[in-house]
Amino acid sequence: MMQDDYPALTLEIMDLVGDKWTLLLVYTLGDGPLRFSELRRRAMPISQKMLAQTLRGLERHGMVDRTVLPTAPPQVEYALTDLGQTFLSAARVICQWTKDNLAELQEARSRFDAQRLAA
Amino acid sequence: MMQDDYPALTLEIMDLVGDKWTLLLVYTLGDGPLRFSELRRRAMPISQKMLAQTLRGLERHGMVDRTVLPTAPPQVEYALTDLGQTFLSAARVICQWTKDNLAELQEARSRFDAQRLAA
DNA sequence: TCCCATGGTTTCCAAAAAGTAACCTTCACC
DNA sequence: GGTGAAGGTTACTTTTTGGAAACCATGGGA
Repeated sequence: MMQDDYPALTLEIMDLVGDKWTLLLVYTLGDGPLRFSELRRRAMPISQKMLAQTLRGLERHGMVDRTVLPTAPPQVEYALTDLGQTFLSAARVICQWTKDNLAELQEARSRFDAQRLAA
Repeated sequence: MMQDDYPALTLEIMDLVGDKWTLLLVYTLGDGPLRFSELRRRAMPISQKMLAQTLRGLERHGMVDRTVLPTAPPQVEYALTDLGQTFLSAARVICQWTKDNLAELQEARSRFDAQRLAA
């Protein structure tokens, strides 16, 4: 594995998940396919606009499938693709790291902020 | 491992690395400690302002150590802390995933964009 | 006929992020 | 006393992002 490739890949990662909602939606869809409105309820307080926009991005990258159900009124179901599933597995590693180190992160922040305030 | 905790953790992750330069700097510092100007050269085209700002953020979260060397003029060395190192290890998993799936991501994008253009 | 739900899009606005360029401080050296 | 390097900070501007609210298309049911 060539370490040299990583810096360039970070740009791709930021394009993929470097916004406010993408990661949250991927995790939410990790529980199974959801319709637009149910997804919105679970990912609150996301706005309708940002939900639509973020889902387009995920669809565009092949991480999410969009299926229109033949109901009336038509319902739309969103589901992780296989690619989306493997991404979720990888993302869980970062999430687990964050969980394991949450206390240390918060302490570091407090220490740093306190020292800034003193100066 | 409770899946339910993940959505909340995504917020913390975005606070940590949800900007344009943090991830790139962490990877660049993965090669070893670097001084401000050398770090800037390697992470180009980052501006002086964003480099300083992003390093403050990393220092604040305890991911990076800042050491002023007793030289004239004083030089400043930045290095990943132990916490930063473990974070890098976790982040590499996402990077490897991106590398492994780069072609598929790009194809998905092309397909999606072509279809939008046709409409 | 009008209303409602679903799943959006559009418009307009405010806030946040990032880029550019100028400026600053300290010390060594000439 | 002027210059230059290192490592920043500040002020100003532009770009990007996100939120609120209004609007829209479809079709079923009262």
